[in-house]
Amino acid sequence: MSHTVGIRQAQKQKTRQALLDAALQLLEEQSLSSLGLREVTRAVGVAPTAFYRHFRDMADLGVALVEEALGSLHLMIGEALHEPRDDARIERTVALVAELVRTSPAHVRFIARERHGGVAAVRAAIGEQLDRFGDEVAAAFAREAESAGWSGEDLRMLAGVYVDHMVMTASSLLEAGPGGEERAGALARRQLRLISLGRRHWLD
Amino acid sequence: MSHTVGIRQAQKQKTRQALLDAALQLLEEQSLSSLGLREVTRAVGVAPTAFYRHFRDMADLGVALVEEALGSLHLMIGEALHEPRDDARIERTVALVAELVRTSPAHVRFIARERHGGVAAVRAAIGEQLDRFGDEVAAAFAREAESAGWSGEDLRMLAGVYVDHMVMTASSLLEAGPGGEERAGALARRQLRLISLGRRHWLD
DNA sequence: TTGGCCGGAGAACGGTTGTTAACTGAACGT
DNA sequence: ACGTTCAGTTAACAACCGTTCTCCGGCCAA
Repeated sequence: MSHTVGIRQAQKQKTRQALLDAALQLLEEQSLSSLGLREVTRAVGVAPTAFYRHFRDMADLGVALVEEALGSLHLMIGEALHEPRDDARIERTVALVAELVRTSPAHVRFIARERHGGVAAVRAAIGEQLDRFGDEVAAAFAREAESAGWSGEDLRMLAGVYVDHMVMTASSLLEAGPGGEERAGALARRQLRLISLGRRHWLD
Repeated sequence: MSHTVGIRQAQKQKTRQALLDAALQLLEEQSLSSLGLREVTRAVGVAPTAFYRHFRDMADLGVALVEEALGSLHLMIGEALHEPRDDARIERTVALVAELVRTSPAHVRFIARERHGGVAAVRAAIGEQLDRFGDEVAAAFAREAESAGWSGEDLRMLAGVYVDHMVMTASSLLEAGPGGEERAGALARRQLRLISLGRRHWLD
């Protein structure tokens, strides 16, 4: 493969990652459309012009951040939904989101903030990823016995509700901050129970 | 009252409103934290320093926009929920949101964008308004016969789901653009039906 | 070992930003 | 009628922005 691991490439990836990390940190207190190129390079400790060696502009860096935040999540989500019992699945789903918020809060904040943010390319990238999540969740649901008789459209709707709820839960867990997590988690579990009840009686 | 309607005050309110309008329009393609003071005054046609006669800074203007967008909505929302039959209430709720998006899309976009945006004061103002909506919806639900046996916490949870869903619906109606509104509206109605089903079987 | 490649540095550019101060003139209270 | 208030103007400030061009020096393939 073109997986060259020369000293050259390694150093380049290193500063590229440093740029992404610095941007992510700076984005905790502002939004992407106000983040300056010089601001990021200054935080890393490189010349402003070095930025262009890695990204065309800030929108480009934003899209890369979307991939970094959401790209590696597709495996975990299907796994959590594999749980057969309703309450256990709810528990695992909320736990998954909670751990995500705990381990990488800045990524979560970035997604929540830029999902409807001012940079079109980033909005589109996030929407695309969330759509993929929706499709995968719908596929997971389709494999369950409880989904017998459901139309594809209804299944996709339900999956969308789940995905939207996960994003919302992540955001509220973030806002809750330390101490309020348990309360926010309990609320999210109750909401998921409500949705599960609706699902169970959908075909009545 | 201190409701002075002199020529002086009238002109001041006029340019203040012009600033708000210009800002709202500029915010369709960027977010508040990147909107410049000079940018707004230039669009209105006044000197940059005139801005300070009306707002302390951009965050201040943002909070005023929140009030303008959400302040006059409290009446309408209770009215829509007054509908007794489930499907009729769903219909009215979605219709209310759809009309709101049709008549003032820029306000809706602003709220969706800045709800998790980069300006703390504006985030707080939006959160406060949405909390008020939640309380009012919960109070409306509490008056219904179907809510017998519900705990206050559960009712507030349900109300929160409704409010969050309305915001989400507004946002997706906006993204759908002309032509896709009917599809987005149908999806929103289905989602509300799911929630209503969950509500009906909550105490089973 | 040589010669090209290329990530990064440096300097400079035109333009924009928020904020300050002093000033103007029309609406205002008396 | 007269002095005051005050929304808006003008001018200037230092700081910052994105982008271009030129140059340096270490990696790398031959």
